[in-house]
Amino acid sequence: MTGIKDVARELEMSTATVSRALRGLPGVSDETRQRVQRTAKQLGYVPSPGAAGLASGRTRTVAVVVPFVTRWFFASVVQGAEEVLREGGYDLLLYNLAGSGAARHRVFEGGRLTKRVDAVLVLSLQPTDDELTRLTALGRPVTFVGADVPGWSTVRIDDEAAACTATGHLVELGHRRIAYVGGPGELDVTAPNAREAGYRGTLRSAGLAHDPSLEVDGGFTLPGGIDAGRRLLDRPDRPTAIFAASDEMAIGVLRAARELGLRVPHDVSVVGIDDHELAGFFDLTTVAQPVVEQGRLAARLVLDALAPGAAKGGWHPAQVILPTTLLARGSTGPPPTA
Amino acid sequence: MTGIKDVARELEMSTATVSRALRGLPGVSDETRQRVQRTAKQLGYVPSPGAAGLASGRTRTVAVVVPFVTRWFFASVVQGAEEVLREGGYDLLLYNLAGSGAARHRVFEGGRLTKRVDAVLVLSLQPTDDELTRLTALGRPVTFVGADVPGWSTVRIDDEAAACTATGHLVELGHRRIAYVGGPGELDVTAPNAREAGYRGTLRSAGLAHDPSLEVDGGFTLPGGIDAGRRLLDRPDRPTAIFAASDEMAIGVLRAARELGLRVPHDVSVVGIDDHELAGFFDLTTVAQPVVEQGRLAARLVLDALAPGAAKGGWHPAQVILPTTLLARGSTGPPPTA
DNA sequence: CCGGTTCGCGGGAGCGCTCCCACGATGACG
DNA sequence: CGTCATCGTGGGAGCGCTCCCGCGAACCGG
Repeated sequence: MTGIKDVARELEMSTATVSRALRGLPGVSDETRQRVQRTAKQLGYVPSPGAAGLASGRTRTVAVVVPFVTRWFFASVVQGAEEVLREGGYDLLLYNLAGSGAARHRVFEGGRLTKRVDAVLVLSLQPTDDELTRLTALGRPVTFVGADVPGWSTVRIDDEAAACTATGHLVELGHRRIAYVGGPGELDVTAPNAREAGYRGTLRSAGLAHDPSLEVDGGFTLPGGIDAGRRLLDRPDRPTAIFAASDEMAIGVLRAARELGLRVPHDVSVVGIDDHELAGFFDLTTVAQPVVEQGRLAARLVLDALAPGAAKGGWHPAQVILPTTLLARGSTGPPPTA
Repeated sequence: MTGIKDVARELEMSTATVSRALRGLPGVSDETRQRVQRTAKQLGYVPSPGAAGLASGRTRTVAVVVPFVTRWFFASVVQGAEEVLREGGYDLLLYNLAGSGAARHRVFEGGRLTKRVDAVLVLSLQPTDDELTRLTALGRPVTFVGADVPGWSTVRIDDEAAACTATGHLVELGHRRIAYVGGPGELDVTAPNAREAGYRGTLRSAGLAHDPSLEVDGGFTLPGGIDAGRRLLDRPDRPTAIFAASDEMAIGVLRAARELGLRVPHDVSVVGIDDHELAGFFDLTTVAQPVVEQGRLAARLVLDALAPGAAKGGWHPAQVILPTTLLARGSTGPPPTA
């Protein structure tokens, strides 16, 4: 296995120069640099990230902690992050929390990340105090996606505002009995609370009564949405509109409506959040959020923080809030004129 | 940052013993081992994988190369692999090929993986000769998922057989004009060819005419499936049944059928492959394959190959072919009795 | 009682880089 | 013409581990 030393010997120069030349550092004449690059390629030299990491303290690797890789939303964020990280010469270490319940604990605990990565991306998790302590102890840039963590770098949408947009859309259409499908979901993810708050706030400011029985748990999954939809729609005083806190649940609600022979939007309107890849397919009205872009941005944020000079150059955590847009499709309309 | 040396000094023993004790190697008395473990934890010692890798040549990291993380199938395989790898103490380095077209080339080229990972998992890609050469040059265990690569470890289903099952199901129901929605898809993925072969073979052995105009490209995506469905169903001599080589495309076909006012399965039957998480939702008949399990198995395979003693202990590549099952749901039935 | 194992442990040489410091050569400047 | 930056380069000490080898003590059988 040819190393930097072999290249140096071949060229009769020091390993220091070879290292500098190969990494594009200043202090090397153009001619030398080119000779080094040529010989390195010729000898089939491949740098050893492990050794470089040992010596420099930088691993050129970023950890991405994700609740459920299999969910479209998270997978898309990961895709965006991977894109930017690889572009920037960083590797992406994936930590999936689904499956074993202890996984979440294990990732943050015991400093498993400590000497392994230069930065961490945490997706949609509301970190516990303990986790924040450990992340602080890491002493490395951390960016949260889809969570509001004061004092830390975050990339997200305004979940409450998005919920307001969705609910407001229904209010404007004339609905007065609007149900909410949300729920905590499995891991402690951030969005639910904010979206619920947006829903309630909008009802209040519209002067509509808040009926707790119209708030049901959909577990943020499609089957959960079906269940929730059935419960809400299979009752005499059923709502005329349903706001589901995620498109997956909204699609479930659509399904439930169809099962019960209700026409959408004639009998019941449904709106979601996300603009899931299938939302258009189901003609679902939704509040779209940029997904891949959040991953890209978050990656860019940690890359900036990692850039030479960021530490001294007065780098500080950034809060990026991306805009959302109402996509009014066919699943919403005025309430039935009973 | 406390290292192994600090632990050794604290206990007044050699770093060698500490290392052995911490890694569970033999040659350490139980008492010593316990003392070491206690002190290590107490000092907050965290091992440095980089240093360990440098010294041992093993990085305890596995690369997973995936065409599109955002696709349910691949995300699920990744999930399965992650589970097993983490369990085995390995990290998972994710390489997503979607997005930039050069990504695929870049991963295998230039030995980027060479000193970075102990093993590689390649999902659903049909490797080129060049890629195989490079993977061989790696000198590390490689396992392919969803591809048939003679001489290498593979975990997959029998795609041709699965296609036969699907097509055969339609034949048995009495269909005689059966269309196929497939196509190469974006990256050079394995499954398409085998599934097409299964479709054709079944037609042939059933003595049915092979009509090339009934084979259309669905690009292995949902929109592609809609398109394909429209083209097939919006013609006078439309088929009475459609076999789509993936559930995503099959769902698209269902959509196209509904658009055209055709009832499923009364007017047209549709069958897919995968048992996608939404297949049940759409009441789609499909040939189910274990997805997460393929990821788990592949991970287990490389872990076995990596296990101490595997190299000398006569380890050799394994071909695992997992069974598929026909899930006859509501999207298939006898042909219309025109 | 003695030679040979076995067991537990220590010493220390790397692994392949990075980075600090030093050094000579060159050019600018008063 | 001497002084002092500046530039390109070399030397070499680590980074934090692993692993080979060696050593003494305990043990065991004849």
